This record gives sequence, structure tokens and C-alpha cells, in this order.
Amino acid sequence: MQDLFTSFSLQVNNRVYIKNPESSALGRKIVESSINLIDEVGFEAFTFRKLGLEIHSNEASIYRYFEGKYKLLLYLTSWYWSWMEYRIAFGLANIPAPEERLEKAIKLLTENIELDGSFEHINENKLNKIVIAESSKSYMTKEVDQNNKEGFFAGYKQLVRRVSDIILEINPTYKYPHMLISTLIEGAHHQRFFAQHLPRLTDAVNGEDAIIEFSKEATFKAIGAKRPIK
Amino acid sequence: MQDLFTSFSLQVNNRVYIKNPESSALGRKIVESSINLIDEVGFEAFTFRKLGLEIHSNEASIYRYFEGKYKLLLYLTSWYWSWMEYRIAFGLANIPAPEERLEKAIKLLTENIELDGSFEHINENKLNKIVIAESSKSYMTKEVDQNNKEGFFAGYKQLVRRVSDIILEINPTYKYPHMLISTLIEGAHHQRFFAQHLPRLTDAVNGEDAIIEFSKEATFKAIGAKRPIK
DNA sequence: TCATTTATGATAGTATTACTATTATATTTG
DNA sequence: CAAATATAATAGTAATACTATCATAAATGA
Repeated sequence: MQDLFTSFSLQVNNRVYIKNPESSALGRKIVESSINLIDEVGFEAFTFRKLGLEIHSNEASIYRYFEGKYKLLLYLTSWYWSWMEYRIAFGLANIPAPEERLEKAIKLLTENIELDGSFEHINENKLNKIVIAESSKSYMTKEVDQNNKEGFFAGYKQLVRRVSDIILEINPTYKYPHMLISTLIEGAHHQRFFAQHLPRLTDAVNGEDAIIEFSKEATFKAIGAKRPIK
Repeated sequence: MQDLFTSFSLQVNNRVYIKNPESSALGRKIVESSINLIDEVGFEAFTFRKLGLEIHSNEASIYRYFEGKYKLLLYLTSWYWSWMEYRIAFGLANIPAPEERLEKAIKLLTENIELDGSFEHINENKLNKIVIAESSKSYMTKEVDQNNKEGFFAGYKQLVRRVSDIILEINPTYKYPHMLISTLIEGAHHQRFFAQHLPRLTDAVNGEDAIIEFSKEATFKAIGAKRPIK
């Protein structure tokens, strides 16, 4: 799997950046350090000036890659969804039963993400934490319609569609496949955040990953399908 | 119902404000206009200076009520959850069957909120839109643990607990009642936002409120209970 | 290889934000 | 009616979110 990934880079809508950060050492450094810095101080307190200091480069240089910190966040989240889609595409390859594919997809979408190491300049674990805590700030804005027109959320939509299609394969009459999947993705993210910070809003259970289990169970029951037996 | 409400004001943790905005005409004007202004320009672009101009008052005066705009947002969301709890408390009164109470609670939690008129200085419809689009910004912050210690999210937690208790009444063995309810509340909010701005992430269905229906159906199936017959 | 394009760095500057401080003027209350 | 309290007006500060300019370094291609 590692080798499959190192041979290509993930596609991100080229309108979220001014200059492709993949195209230079500085660009990759910007992405790498922005993940560390946002994870550390939070998106509110994150500034291009601080990032410049961190990487011993210049605020103005960073502005040549991204219009501002919201576009950088859009870049990071787009990259993440694109990565998720690859994880799912490879993870489900050669599994014929749609029930098994669905269960695996839910696991991939809702599990805790460990450092993967496939991409040198991206810490997947920290990026996951950023997506959990900050990604809604990339679309819950007054610019959402404009951004949507420009295709900034295409990766997320495509991912939701791909998994919805599995649901429809299992149960073609289920009326809310997109709702179910997008609720699940956002929901699992919220639950991971709540588990750490507002545990009263969750049900922490020892020994199993309650969030994955809850998600799988709720999905199969919602669409009226039997879970595959291990 | 209207009369019940006009006779009292809802409780909000007194540490989110410096001076209780309910205690003066200026305070109520601040709350009222902040709802209008945040709804109009979004939380990012909302500032106390602009709010001061709007109400023909002074930036410095507003700072005597709230430490900053994040605390004001916390005030608004706390008020909202407190209001929701009253809606549910009154809405479920005298309904003996827990299945019916659950269904009604889900409706109240996930439905679109119309202008209610019970509170002169609060536009419930706009406040609902603010909670949908901005409330995650009140807890997805680096200060969440501190804020949680101070009890700023007590109203939300209490609401989740109240509805979880109904689930446990119906099915005492269900393992994830809090997860289910908090996922549902956040999920329904997300879906309302998506329906307007990112419809590919939802399944818009004419003639019925798909979000309420999806939420009810998913909940009853998840806990393995039969929905009450109308 | 050297001229030219392109990328980066250094510095400075502007408008806005998120406040705090001070003083003056209303308004309320005892 | 005096004293306390609330509000208004103004000013000021440090940080943010940029933009502009110019110098220098690195890459490229004729």
C-alpha cells in the first residue's frame, strides 16, 4: 500500500491555491508546518506570520501559495477527502459482497487515524485531528456558495456519493443514503471530539472502539441490512 | 404555551457574561441585534464595533456585557439549548408512552424553527440558523476544556441526557443513547445547512421534511423499537 | 555559460480587529 | 437632591490580514 501511494500525489482543486504547494520544497514545508501549527494552536490563533517564523521563511512568501488561511484550510481538507477516497478505493478492492464493502468503508471513515507515513510532508494523524476540529470552519462560512461553485467541495461530495452507492447496491429503496453517510462522517468526527472534551455527550465504552461500532450498527439497521459475519 | 414563556426568562450560566444582558434595555438590544447581525454577516465578520454602530451605542458599552464575541456566541447557544429544553419539557408533558415522547422530542430537536414570538428580543428563526451555522465555533476551540469546566455546555449536556433517558426507558440495553442523540442533533443541523448550500450531501425529498423523517426512522431502528402509529 | 526568468527574502506600510483606559454625561436609587 | 451606577465619546495599543516594493538567490534554456 505504501508503495502505491508514494508513486503519485493526490489531486486537489487547483483553485484553492495560487501556486501548487506540491511543486516546491517551500510549498511542501508550508503544508507540513501548517498542519503542525494548526494542530498546536488551533485555527483561530494560526496566522501566516507565525507560520513564516516557524519555517524560517517569510509571510509574503506564504501568500504566494495561498490567498489566506481559509484557503489553506480548504487545501488541507480537500487533500484529506481525496486521501480518504483512495484509502477506500484500495481498501475495498476485490471485496465482492457490498455488505462487506460497506462495513469496511464505515470503518475507514470513522476510525481513529494513525500516522501512516505514506506522504513525507503530511502527518495524517494531525491532519485528521484538524479535519475533526476545524473542517466545518471551511464550509460554515458566508462564502460557501461561491466556494461550492468553484468546486472546492467536490472531493467530499464524491466520497459521500461513492459510499452512498454501496448502500443503494444493498438496498435500492433506501431513501436517505447521502444523508446517512454525511451524518455518519460528521457524526463520527464530532464523537471523537466529544469523547476527548465533552464526554457527557458520548458513551465511552472500554475495549472496543464505540464510535466505529455505533456507526456500523446504526448504518446497517437504518438501511435494513444484515451485517456480514466475521 | 406563549403565556407560559412570557412569564419567565431562561437561565444561562452567569459566567458567560459580565453583566446579565436581560437586566437592561441595552443588554436586550445587544442580544437582539447580535442575532440579526451574525445572521446577516456571519460570525467571522461580526464585530462589537459593527454591533455598536447598528444599535447606535458604543463598542466599549458592549464590552461591559460580554468579554468578547465568543462569549456572546456562547450566550446565544446556551440560551438556545435552554429554550430547547423548555420546548421539550412542555411538549412532552402528559404523553405517557415513551415511544411517543421520543418521536416528539426528535421532531422538536430536528425541525426547522419558525419565528415564535415568545421572547420579544429574540428571533428564534435566526437564532436557529446561527446555532446551525456557528455553534460548533463555540466549542471547537482550544478553550473547550476550560469552558467546559466552567459549565458553559451544561445546558446542551442536560438536553442530551434528557432525551437519552427516554431511549433507555424504551430500550434499557441500548449501548449508545448519548451518541445517538448528539449525533442526531448535530446531524440534523448539518443536514439543514447542506440542504441549502451543498445539496449533494443530502437527499432532498419534496412534500415531507426529509430531515425529521430520516432522524426519526434512524433513531427507532437503531434502538430496535417500533414507531408509534398515528 | 551567461542572460533571463522565476522564486524567495527582507522590509515597510495600511486598514481593520480586538481590545483597554479615561473622562464626561446621563440615569437611577436611596 | 446627593451619590452611585450606567452609558457615551474619544483615544490609544498590539495584533491581524493583508499588499507593495525592492533586493537577492536559484533555476532554466539558448
